[in-house]
Amino acid sequence: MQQKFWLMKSEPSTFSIDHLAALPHQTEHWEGVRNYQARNFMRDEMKVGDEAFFYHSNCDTPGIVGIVTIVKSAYPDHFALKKSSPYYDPKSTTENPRWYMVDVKLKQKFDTVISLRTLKENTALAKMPLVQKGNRLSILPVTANEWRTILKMLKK
DNA sequence: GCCAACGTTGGC
DNA sequence: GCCAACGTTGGC
Repeated sequence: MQQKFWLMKSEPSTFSIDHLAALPHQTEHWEGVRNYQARNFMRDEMKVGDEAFFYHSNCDTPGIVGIVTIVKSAYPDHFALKKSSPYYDPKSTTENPRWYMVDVKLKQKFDTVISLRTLKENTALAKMPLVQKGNRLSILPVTANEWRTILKMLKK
């Protein structure tokens, strides 16, 4: 099975890489994806062993802060069934779950953020939807080339 | 806090 | 099935 690469966004005020790092097994379910395209990526294409950049959005310095490994492939997001959850969706049912989540485990937390600004300056990454205007998808595929390019930016 | 871009909803 | 209205995302 070919390993794939991803980018997963989270608002650090809700769930940051430090939250993940503080957990006993540094493993957590990635709940709350409520966008069909993002869900489809998770449900249909994400496999155990895939790796993803952890991205902080909607914060002072938006950017990539580390790497997680997918340790469990998609299963129903039960937060959608829980009325008290901010992720509750009355249209999702146990028999017919509308939303899915995966489990991620922290692989590496970067010493510094690779900021969105820096990513935008790298012409090799110009095709990434992330750096393009108006992109709002919270789960994005990353090509192997883009993955390598971004990792190289760490060493500078 | 502002607002552009986008996705979803619902009336018709 | 169209599309206006609305809600959300997320950079700045």
